[in-house]
Amino acid sequence: MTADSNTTTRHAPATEATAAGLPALPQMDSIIGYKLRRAQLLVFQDFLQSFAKLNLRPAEFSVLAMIARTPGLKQSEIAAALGIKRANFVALMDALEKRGLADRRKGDIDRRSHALHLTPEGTRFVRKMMAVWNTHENRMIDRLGGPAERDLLIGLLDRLLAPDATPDA
Amino acid sequence: MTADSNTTTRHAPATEATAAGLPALPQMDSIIGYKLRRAQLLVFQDFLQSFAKLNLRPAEFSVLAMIARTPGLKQSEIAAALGIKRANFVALMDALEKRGLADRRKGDIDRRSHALHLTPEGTRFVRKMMAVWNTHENRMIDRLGGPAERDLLIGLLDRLLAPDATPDA
DNA sequence: ATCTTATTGTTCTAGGATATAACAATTAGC
DNA sequence: GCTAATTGTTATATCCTAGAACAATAAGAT
Repeated sequence: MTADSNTTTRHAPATEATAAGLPALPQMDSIIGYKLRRAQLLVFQDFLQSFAKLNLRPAEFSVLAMIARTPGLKQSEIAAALGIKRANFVALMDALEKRGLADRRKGDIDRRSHALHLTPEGTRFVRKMMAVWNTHENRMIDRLGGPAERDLLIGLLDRLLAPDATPDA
Repeated sequence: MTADSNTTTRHAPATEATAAGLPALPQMDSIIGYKLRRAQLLVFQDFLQSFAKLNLRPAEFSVLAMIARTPGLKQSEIAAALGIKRANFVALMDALEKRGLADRRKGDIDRRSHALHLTPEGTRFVRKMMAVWNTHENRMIDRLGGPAERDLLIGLLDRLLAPDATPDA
């Protein structure tokens, strides 16, 4: 079950040079970046389906979750924490504000910054959002095998991200 | 701030309600999809830098690698194997053909399909490509801690992808 | 204080990746 | 032979990401 049962066809002799003298071609299935991309797309796909009713995308989810957890942060702080360029954050925040879920409040000390907060409706929304997210996340954890495997995966991904982690945002 | 098992699963009150009565907000850092996305972006970033000289993007790499490993496959087969819609595959293949790295040959049995092959120059290119890729992949493996951790990670990602894996393509 | 530099939010723009619909050529089923 | 399905293709729309530039504001140096 967990061996070499790959989808990727199986013509070629595998080990031998396929084209003229090509050494050891890697199987796409064993490439870190490729697997990461496929897995991420799958998880996001599940996320999008789960949140179709609430009409919420991953980026919006992450922003709401951050504001709920730490209200009052500046736009640039949240953007940086999430790895989103502040230029791209604007439209995102505009949408959340237009939906009445969050709002920007002019900073009193630094009047060019905007402190982000949930509206009362936003708070109610986040409650529903978290319920949906829980079933989504649990589905992913189930696929992995359980919480232990989840922790293991997170740990491995953290290693990848550790060194220079945030490429600035 | 190292290990620490997170509480993202079902139960777990974790912290106090942040906003008005919000239960257990998850830390973005413990969310599978979020971590996957960040890690994938980091790996792709490294990939793009590594391949800046060769002017090659991940998707093109994967196509060349597949053609090199299994020449003669149809366009739609390679596209499906890589999770690329055949509509989006056209421009990709156009570019590779324009660069003289691969070509389409009309199938003799089924004349609407195109069998994909590397050109001689494509074969030479793939050789250089694999050299670059090796140092890139080794850098990622080093970050993870070693080949054992790489295998572990791949295994965990395979679990995620296992069930319905290919969302069709 | 003033002059210069940096930060914050913003707009505009451009590239890439992904998704769907439709179409011509070809093949397969009946 | 007629109808339905497949293959490659074009066209299109959306989202995500990235970079440059700008006004308002703040911070630092003189």
